[in-house]
Amino acid sequence: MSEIIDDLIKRTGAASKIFMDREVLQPDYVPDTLPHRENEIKRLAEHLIVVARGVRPSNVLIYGLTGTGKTAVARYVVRKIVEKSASLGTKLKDAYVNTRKVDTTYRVIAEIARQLGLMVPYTGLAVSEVYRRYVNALENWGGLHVVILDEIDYYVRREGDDLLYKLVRINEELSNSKVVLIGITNDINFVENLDPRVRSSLGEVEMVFPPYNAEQLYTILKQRAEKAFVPGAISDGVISFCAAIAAREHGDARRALDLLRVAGEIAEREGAAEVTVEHVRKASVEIEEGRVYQTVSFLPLHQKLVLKEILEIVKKKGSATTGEVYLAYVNRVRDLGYEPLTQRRVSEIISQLDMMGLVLAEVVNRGRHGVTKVIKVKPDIIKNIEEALKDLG
DNA sequence: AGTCCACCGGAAAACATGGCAA
DNA sequence: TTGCCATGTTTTCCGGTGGACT
Repeated sequence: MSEIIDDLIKRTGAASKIFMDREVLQPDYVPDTLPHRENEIKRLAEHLIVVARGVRPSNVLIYGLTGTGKTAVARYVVRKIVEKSASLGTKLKDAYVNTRKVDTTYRVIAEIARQLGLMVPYTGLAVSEVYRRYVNALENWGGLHVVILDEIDYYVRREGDDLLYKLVRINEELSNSKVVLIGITNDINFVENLDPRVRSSLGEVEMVFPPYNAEQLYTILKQRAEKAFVPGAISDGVISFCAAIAAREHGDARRALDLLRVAGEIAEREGAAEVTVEHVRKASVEIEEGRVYQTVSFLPLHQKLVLKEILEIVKKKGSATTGEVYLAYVNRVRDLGYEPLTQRRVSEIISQLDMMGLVLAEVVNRGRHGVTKVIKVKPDIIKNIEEALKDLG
């Protein structure tokens, strides 16, 4: 059964005039070398290598915007050191948690414990119970646990810093084992809201990852493109065009790679022999449209209804306010025979739609006429949203 | 100078759902 | 089964806002 599929993949892959190995451009692909991050790798490795002498390294906090290689570097270095640990004669394990995907206290601690090899139920236990089990498991095992917490700014904003506080001080409870934390954050200001004790402990060692510039992005893309594309299927000019677009958007390497991959896919679909600048332009649009369509179609019913009313009003008047939207929404929902949500909730939904980038909501004070959100929609995505909203009738 | 609008947005709590342990 | 727990959504309550208007 699976042979059939494997074979199919191989044959369509082989038939491609564009791609040699598309995997190389996938977001989760970790390359063997990370260009322009040699210094960071070296520094982190030097810092962590003291585990060879059985010493616990201090915690590390890594800053940098998205797509600057923070996660890749951290995982790379930790993986290498864990691989080496056997020959170093140390007990070493690692855990990686993206606290944006795993976004509650319970799930974070459960995930850390799970990666140590502990079975933890998905729910049903108290957080403190899971924590206790984790501590016990650590003590029984008696090694050093390197825990990478990715995107912790996101987590702390949602859940506060209680868990971090516990983790930072966990070593005081441990006699037999140790824990090292590596925190990764996109937001440089986030430490300021942290409990001072957490801040000083977590930030004992700090590393900053600057964004890539166009030139560096170019080498990164070039390196991947050589593996990913059939020779001659993409020119240096096209690669540097991708790099330039991504550099304009805060030097995000992930975006640059996406762009390159989608451009390749478009070229392939069109049966072209080569990826062109035009394909890259199309890719840029397609990525954006896909994002909008996806987010809208997965929205729950009431979110969709609110969005629909916003669209109606904006099309008529150019902008809308919370009050107008709510009124229209209530009428619509009543017609459909449902119970409307409260205005408080709808206000929140509008804020969420804003955060998702579907609408632009700005809080405006109109003096005598009170405070409200003035809601607009970017004209170029209106059609897109309507398309995704079709099923509402 | 003071009023007052029309909402904002934080906090707490209710409610629903799903799961563990004993 | 019973009781406790996590999680996500929504409601209830309510203090707060800041500039147009009187």
